[in-house]
Amino acid sequence: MSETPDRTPLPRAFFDRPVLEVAPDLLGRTLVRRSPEGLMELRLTEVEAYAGAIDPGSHAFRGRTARNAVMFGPPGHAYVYFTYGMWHCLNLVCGPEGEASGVLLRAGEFLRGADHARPRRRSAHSDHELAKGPARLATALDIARSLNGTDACAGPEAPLAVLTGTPPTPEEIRSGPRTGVGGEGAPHPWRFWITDDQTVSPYRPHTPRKRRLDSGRPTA
DNA sequence: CAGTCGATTCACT
DNA sequence: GTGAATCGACTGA
Repeated sequence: MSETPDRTPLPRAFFDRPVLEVAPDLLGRTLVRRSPEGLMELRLTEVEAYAGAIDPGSHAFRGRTARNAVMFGPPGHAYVYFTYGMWHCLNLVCGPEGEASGVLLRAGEFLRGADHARPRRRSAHSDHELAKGPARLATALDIARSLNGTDACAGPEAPLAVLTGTPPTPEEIRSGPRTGVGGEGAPHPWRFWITDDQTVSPYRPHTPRKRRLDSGRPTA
């Protein structure tokens, strides 16, 4: 019954595959975050695939920009973006260089270093909520834009790395529509999670931004 | 160059 | 369940 996680780092070749293959294969892997304050390790429980230029839900859909440039680079690197004026989200670039695919890391279970995360996640009601959601995950692991472009295949001592861990059986993997993704990209069941895991975030459909109230015409 | 809104989260009713 | 927070990338003129 001993479940010793495999601490072998995933090689770049792991990420140099079709994103729909890589995404579910990341479940159960160990994300290592080495920050100045210490070491944190997370068992990945929920991810989403973004399929580059062919995917209307992807930041790369309309081509390369300053923000998404890392996605067009080699696999195995971190794509960190800033959103809603407050949050960061972490992706790992997949597929061959130039394809601009990536996997959004949406949730995980702390295996180590939760003490470092709790002060940054004061609103969490329990440790299961420390990294329950992509922006929460990034906040908990102290991940910001300074890590954009970081090579996650540079070795287990690097700021970011992914270890082999203990993947779930295929029967334990579920898939469904991506959270918060609307338009043409909405129907794709490209969100993957480990069934019955307490750290998986709730599904939420895309919510179009509420327009600021403006009658458009002053009363005559 | 101004308008729009986002791969979200939190507090509050 | 609803709405606010908050800023910068992207869009279209």
